[in-house]
Parts: sequence; C-alpha cells; structure tokens
Amino acid sequence: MTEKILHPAETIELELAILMRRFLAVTTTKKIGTLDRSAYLLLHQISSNGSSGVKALAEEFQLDISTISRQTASLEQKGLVYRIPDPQDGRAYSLQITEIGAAELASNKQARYERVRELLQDWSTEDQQKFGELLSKFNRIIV
Amino acid sequence: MTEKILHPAETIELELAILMRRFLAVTTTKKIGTLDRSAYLLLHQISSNGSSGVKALAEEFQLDISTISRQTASLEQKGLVYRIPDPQDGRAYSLQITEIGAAELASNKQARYERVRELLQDWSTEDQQKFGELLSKFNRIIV
DNA sequence: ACTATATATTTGTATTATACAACTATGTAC
DNA sequence: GTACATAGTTGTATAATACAAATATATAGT
Repeated sequence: MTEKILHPAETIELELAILMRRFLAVTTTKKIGTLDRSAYLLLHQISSNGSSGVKALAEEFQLDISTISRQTASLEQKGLVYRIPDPQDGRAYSLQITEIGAAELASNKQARYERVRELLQDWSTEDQQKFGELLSKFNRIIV
Repeated sequence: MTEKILHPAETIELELAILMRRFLAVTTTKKIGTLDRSAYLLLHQISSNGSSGVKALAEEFQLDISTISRQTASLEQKGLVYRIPDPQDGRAYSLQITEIGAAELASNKQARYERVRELLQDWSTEDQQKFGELLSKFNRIIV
C-alpha cells in the first residue's frame, strides 16, 4: 500500500469533509439534548453576545434572513426567546433569551460538553487545548 | 467583560458547532467545484478504499441505505461510477469509479485543497500539521 | 423440494433546513 | 410628499435526509 504523503492542507481539507459528514449524521439523528443545531447556536449567540435582531443574526451565521426569521419565530413560540421592539425603529426588534431559554441552553451545553469530554478522555490536556485553539483560530478565518 | 474560562472540551464543543454552521453555509451556497458534499466523499471513499456496495457505504458514512442508494444512483447517472454485479450474490453489486469520476474527483480535490491552503496561508507549518493531525484523530473517535 | 425468514437494494413519502422572491410595514432623502 | 431603502415575514422550491413499503434474491429448517 503506497500511501501518498499529503500536504497538511490536503489532510485538513479531507478531514474537515469527513468531520462534517459524521457530525451532520450525529446531529441529524441522535440529537443531543432538546435543541437542534440552529436553535443551540442562536440561543448561544443571543445569550452571550446580547440581544440582536434577525438581520444581525443572519449576518453572523451567514444564513438567509428568512431562515433566521423562521428559526427565531420557532424559538419564540417555544418560549425560549422574546422580542423587544426597537424604540428607534418601528420595523425592527431585538431578541432576548428567556429564563426557560437560558435553562435549556445551559442543560444542552452541559450535555454536549460531556459528550465531547467523553470522546476526548484519552487525549492529553495539551492536545485538547491545542485542538480547541486551532478550531477557534480556523473559525475566525473562514468568514 | 468577565470572560468565563472554559475547559478545553467546552471550547471544542462550541467551536465545532460554529465550524459546522459556517462550513454548512459555505458548502450549501457557494459550492466549490462541481461535486456536492455527499458526492465528493462518496467518490473519495470508492476511489481510495476500493469498490463497495450501498450497504457498506451507508455504514461507513452512517447514513440510511436509501440515502446512499439515491446518491450513488445519481453518481451513476452522471457517469462518475459504474456498477459491477456481485458474482456471489444476485442482489448485490459493487461500485467502481469511472475515468470521468476520477478526473472530477481530482479536480474537485484540487479546488478544495487550494481553498483551504489559501485560508491557512498565515498559519505556521506546525499549526497546519497539528490541526490536520488532531482533526484526523478526532474523526477516528467519533464513530 | 417448499416454505419461511433474512438480506441488498430501490422506491414512496414525509420532514427539515435552506435559499430566493414577493410582500408588508416603516423609515429616510430629496 | 413621493420615491427609494430597509427590517422582517411569508410563499414556494430544492436538497438531504429518515423511515416504511416493495422487490428480488439468498439461506435455513423441515
């Protein structure tokens, strides 16, 4: 078996594709917790970066405004967020997390965290730290 | 701003979710090359791990057999793979990549690779290598 | 050899996440 | 005040998926 030696970027490209596939499969079927992918990140964003409107969220996640509009409507309908009309602009409003929303987010975060921690149990602390760092760094460049 | 200090696994959990979101957005809209996510990985798998049937591919990717069945049918219809009936079993067959398929795969791989290389241009070689390594390692544990 | 069961694959149907386009309501500029 | 711009919603289409039903072939038990 003559394994071709890959340039790091080739490895990363392929492994990213594989990671996507796996992760997508997992989060589509056996979803961890009660929040789906979009709900989890929306709540996280609203919770940690303060309230914001549909447009800003759409930009943050690079999704269509209509998509975010539906997703936030769903969150609102479930009582996880509520809207505050923008006093300056009658068309706009901003979203804030409710107590229930914050609790849901926290418990989901915990469940996901534990799942990852379990997966990483055999990794050295250095590798865990480095992986976190590099992922963050990578996320900041793929705008 | 009192930033909470995160355990590495918490960072990784969150950054993975963000990565998914971004990557998904990118590969859904501005798709690189002519192959979609599933086609790219299917071709890669068939090309590098030899021919296999729908069932094996479904297991590999943890997707439903019906999903793979449609995806491979689409690949076949585009002339990227062809089927060989299994001589032992009249129900089964295996898939092999065609010349066109191999060419498509190679050019897509190249385009994706270049995109990643561009993104990583400011990273040190060590970080690139380490990131590739850790991604591979992580992929192997999220079965 | 016959019948029941298991297996590989396909096809039908529903769901979900998404984008784009059309629409509504409100704001801004000339 | 009229025209244009903007925030958000709703209608519609598409793609990827899962689950269930169907088809064809294989295997096991009698």
